[in-house]
Amino acid sequence: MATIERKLLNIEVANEIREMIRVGALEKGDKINERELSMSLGVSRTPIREALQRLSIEGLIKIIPHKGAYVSSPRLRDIREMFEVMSVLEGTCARMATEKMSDEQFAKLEFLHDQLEEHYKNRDHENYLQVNHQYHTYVQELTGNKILNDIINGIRLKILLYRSQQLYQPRRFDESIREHRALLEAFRKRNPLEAEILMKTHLMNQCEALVSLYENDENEKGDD
Amino acid sequence: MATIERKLLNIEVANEIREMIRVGALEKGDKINERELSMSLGVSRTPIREALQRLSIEGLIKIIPHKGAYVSSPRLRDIREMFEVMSVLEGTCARMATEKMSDEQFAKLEFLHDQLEEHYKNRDHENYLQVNHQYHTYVQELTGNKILNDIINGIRLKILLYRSQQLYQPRRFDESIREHRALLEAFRKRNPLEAEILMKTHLMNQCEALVSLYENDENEKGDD
DNA sequence: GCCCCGAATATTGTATACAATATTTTTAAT
DNA sequence: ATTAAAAATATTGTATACAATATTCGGGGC
Repeated sequence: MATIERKLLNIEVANEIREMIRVGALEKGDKINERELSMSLGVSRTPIREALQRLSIEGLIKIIPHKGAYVSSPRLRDIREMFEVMSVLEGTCARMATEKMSDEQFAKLEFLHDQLEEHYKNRDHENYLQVNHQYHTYVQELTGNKILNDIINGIRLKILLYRSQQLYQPRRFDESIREHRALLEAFRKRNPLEAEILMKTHLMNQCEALVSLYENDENEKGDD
Repeated sequence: MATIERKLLNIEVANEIREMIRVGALEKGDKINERELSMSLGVSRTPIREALQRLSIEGLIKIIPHKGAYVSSPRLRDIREMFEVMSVLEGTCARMATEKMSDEQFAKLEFLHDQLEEHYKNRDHENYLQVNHQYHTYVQELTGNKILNDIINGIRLKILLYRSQQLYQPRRFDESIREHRALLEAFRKRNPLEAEILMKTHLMNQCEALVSLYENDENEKGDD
């Protein structure tokens, strides 16, 4: 864990727990045992407890007094609610970014979009998602509103943690690139309202796709 | 601190620190000394450190590794950014609430509004603010989106902590009740878009009023 | 008086010990 | 065999001790 910038153990532990949730080593509803984690990470319980306090405010875990910490267990409804908020916030980002977009900034978006198109053409879903993420965060940055960025990034982290890799859905892939094409045109035209509506729709469509995966998951569990 | 439901010390300490920020015992930029706080609250440093971790994720304080915890120091820009996000989110609440509002729910809003009018007539600013708060949180509840509520409540807490009592500004008082009247009519007509726009404007006007207080504060400090 | 350096002190970060609470196991009664 | 109660054990919450880092203080040089 030694790097040029030495991070506090409690921060490292928080990152480690996040990663365990992300890769599925910890699943929804799992209990986090301080003693076991202390032994497996090779640190005392103190930084672990501090990390858990942080993660509980972030919403990734829930601490029940005297009983311990549990990985949060979002219901479908929570996912929908998160996306509902995200669609509004990212729609706002698209509008604000459009209102103040320079030619250089548009060129950067167009460049990112071209990468999306390339990955789409090659059916390279994984890299598409990566550039998609860069695209969205770049639009966020263009707003210049740090509070807005922090809130969106916080919600996005929660959503991603419960589905680290979005399974490949061919139909959603096709829709996504179409939505991005329309969005790029709204940016090109510097039409804020259109950009906002298209971005909102893009997010809500993404929500429906993700929710359908969860519904399939829950059906599969029922069969076990 | 003994109540029917015994809260953990770290939760109590976090509440205590929030209150100290709220009443001005801790001011922007102040350093929080663990040892001193430990002695004044009569608890060990452990729950204090855990409380500080929570408060740092909430954004109320900032922890600098190896140097300690400091009360966050929002600049005017931060306040503006918070209100910008709040206006979008509360505007969304107004729209969503309008889209699904029952007659009973409207009657409750009208009742709260009548109280606002009463306090306005009596120039009772303090109670006006209290009912104003109830009005806004009721609109939030009507959305049925818990995530949205949590985010708004978190931002609101941060805003309120840095100005626990909004100083009486006669002009803003007059504007506020006018904005509320218009908002009530939009709710009555069940016009979601109008409700959204009016709520957004209401919040941005509140932002301008609050910012002007801060600017006056900073000017006064300059004279000292 | 100012600056620099080293020592002393204070504070923060982590480990360990103890106390409080919950859970599991064992024992006793029916 | 089942159930309830008691005992043992495990885990969480807090206090205390120790280690690491930062800050302050004192002394010397210019």
